[in-house]
Amino acid sequence: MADATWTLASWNVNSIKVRAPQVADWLGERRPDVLALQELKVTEAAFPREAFEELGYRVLVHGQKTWNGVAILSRGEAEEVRRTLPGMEDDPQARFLAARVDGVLVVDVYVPNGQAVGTDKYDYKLRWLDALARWFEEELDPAEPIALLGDFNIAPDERDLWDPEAFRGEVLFSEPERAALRRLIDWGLSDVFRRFHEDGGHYSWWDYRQAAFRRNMGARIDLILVTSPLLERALSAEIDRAPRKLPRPSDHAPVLATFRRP
DNA sequence: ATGGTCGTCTAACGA
Repeated sequence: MADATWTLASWNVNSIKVRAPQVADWLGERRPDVLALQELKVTEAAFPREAFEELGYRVLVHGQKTWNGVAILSRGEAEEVRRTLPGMEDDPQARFLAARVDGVLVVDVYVPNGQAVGTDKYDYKLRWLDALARWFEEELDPAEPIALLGDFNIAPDERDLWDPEAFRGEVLFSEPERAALRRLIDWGLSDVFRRFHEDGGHYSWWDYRQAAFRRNMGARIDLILVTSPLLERALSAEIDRAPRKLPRPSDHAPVLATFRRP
């Protein structure tokens, strides 16, 4: 059936082995055209692809054992574009997957968490973000329909954190990370959620500890960034908190954006 | 109170 709308979604599932039934249920309910997954924590061979293929989704996986891992599920045909960032081909961490779906370049990212400012992991996060921005600047065109989505592990501004003063200068909200995100925005990407919602208090991640979800102590770090050909077609954006309320949830909620069909 | 909770594997470590 030729739907008039086209929906992109992103979800950090924190283990696809644990979360596959929840993801399959959610796909059956919401039927996004594309779902970008992060934190699979499985190899490509161990990815439970049948659960999603039965629902009519094609499956592209860039996985690894134990950590990281990203996948793109799509109702339409997906042509893999690349699975490593230029300049980071030797990086063993599976955090990147780009594919063309329905004429849109879909770039799924699991940006390094960074642990804490000043650590080796933080330096790796900044290097990884620099390589990502450089790829966009040197090889891509903001006049093309491109969606960069996933877990950025960066809160764009004060509205995106439950306690911005506690996080100022810390990982998720330090100035170099925010500058790296602004560099992508300045290249020609827009945060679709902010096209439709201007107020704070909308989060996509809540720590498992301290009853953080119940108290809405969270951060909006899962983003859908799009170039202007897609932004002009945007109809709505949403964070779906329902799966976060289920037993054994991921610590992240899925985020969605709907467009007139490209 | 410098913790708490998950998921990886079954001891710490990453988030």
